[in-house]
Amino acid sequence: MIDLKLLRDDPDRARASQRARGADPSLVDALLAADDARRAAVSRADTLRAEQKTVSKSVASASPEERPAVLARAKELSAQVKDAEADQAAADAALREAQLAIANIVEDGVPPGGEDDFVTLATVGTVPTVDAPRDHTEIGEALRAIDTARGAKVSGARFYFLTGIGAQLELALVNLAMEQASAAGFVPVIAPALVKPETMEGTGFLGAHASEVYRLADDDLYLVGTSEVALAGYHSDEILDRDELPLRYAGFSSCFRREAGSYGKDTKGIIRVHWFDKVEMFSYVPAEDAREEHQRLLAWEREFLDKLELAYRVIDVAAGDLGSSAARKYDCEAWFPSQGAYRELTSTSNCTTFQARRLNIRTRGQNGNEPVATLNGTLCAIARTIACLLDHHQQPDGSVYVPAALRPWLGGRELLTP
RNA sequence: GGAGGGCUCGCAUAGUGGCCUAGUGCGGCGGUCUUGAAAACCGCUAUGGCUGGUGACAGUCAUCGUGGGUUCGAAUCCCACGCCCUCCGCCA
Repeated sequence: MIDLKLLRDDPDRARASQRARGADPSLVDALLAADDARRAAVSRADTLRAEQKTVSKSVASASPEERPAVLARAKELSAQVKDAEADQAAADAALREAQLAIANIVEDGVPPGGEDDFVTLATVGTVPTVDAPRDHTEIGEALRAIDTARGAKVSGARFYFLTGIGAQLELALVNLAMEQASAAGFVPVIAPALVKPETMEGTGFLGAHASEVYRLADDDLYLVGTSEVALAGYHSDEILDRDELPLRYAGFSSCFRREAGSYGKDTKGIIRVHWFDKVEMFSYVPAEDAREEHQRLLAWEREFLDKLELAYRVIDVAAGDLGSSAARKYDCEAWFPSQGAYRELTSTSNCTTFQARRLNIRTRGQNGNEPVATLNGTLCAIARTIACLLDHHQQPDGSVYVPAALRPWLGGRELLTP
């Protein structure tokens, strides 16, 4: 939800931002008009309510002679108030709709364009040269670490079992991620994977991404696509002490995605699946600190990838490819030898106050209570990371090199062999 | 799944149709007194919208779990839902 004051102060910037995303800039004007209409409706209803209050009070003290007249006037006002309140409710709903239709204002410096127009900010590590590389599915099967055939038998396409060393790899990654997060001051959290509609809507996942989300119709609950949802909802409708900011949480949960629009993409293996586990970083900071926090989240993501000894690049995602809550997004993409390509492993978004407005998360500022900024960043999306580790660290003899940082959780093993 | 009880200002509680412009206690903040502290006493004490003001602020409307309804008037009466607690059943 966008800051209306900001919008009024600089509607041109908001229009430009919409254009950069490839969205309709006239939504800005529609929103301003809806806001004006609402103000008018509210003020009309307020005036009528005040008058009704006065008249109603005088009913009890009216003399028997004047009573019928006062009562008649009160009834008349009562009807008018009802009308005015209906108008107000309609205006409120229209404003909300206009607000939900508009995406966050893009941060200055975000590259223009669409999916292919990202800017590479950094390239890290040496891309491994592998002759006739095998993909992670093949390696995972040989190691008896990944079982996609039985995943399909039991649950369907895009499901998998992690077995043996595969299961151990997941636990090792979770431990490594949580250890790093705790050391950096994050509060470790095991978060629910099922949330109420309000929570899902507040985090902005029922807009453009609605078809990506699993819904349990019988119980009116949603399966989260990321623990960001639960971590953002965690402090909804709260006023946070300025002194306790920044609040940083590292959430572990299963994530569920319908992958509705991705037929044919990454159908093999566990790069794109309906369910995976993930450790996610989530920060609540004062609005003015959001940009700096975003850089910190990116740095923590890079630290983790460095520990895994992966070659990767950092990209600045273009405006047209941003989620509606994000003002800016950086992705870290690691090298997959079997694909000869960088693939997204982590992603961090600065949602500024956009998400906090919807979820009503504030802190006491100089001008009263003001929304905080929320930011999220992947620390480790397990399935895809395992896929990358197997692919990236494969050896000519069919074994897989284990990065030093993971060894303490894998019994000191330096190589995984079939 | 069944049966009960509850949801009021940060916390605890009062409040069965107009005197509620929601009282009281605790906590918190400020002050008086004191060498300092405690105690005592005095004052303040939420959120959102709208209007006015550069501003501290002032005025006004709304908010007693949520949404409807009855009524001139609802914390209070009626209906539905949500959440919490207790007990029973089932269960990792």
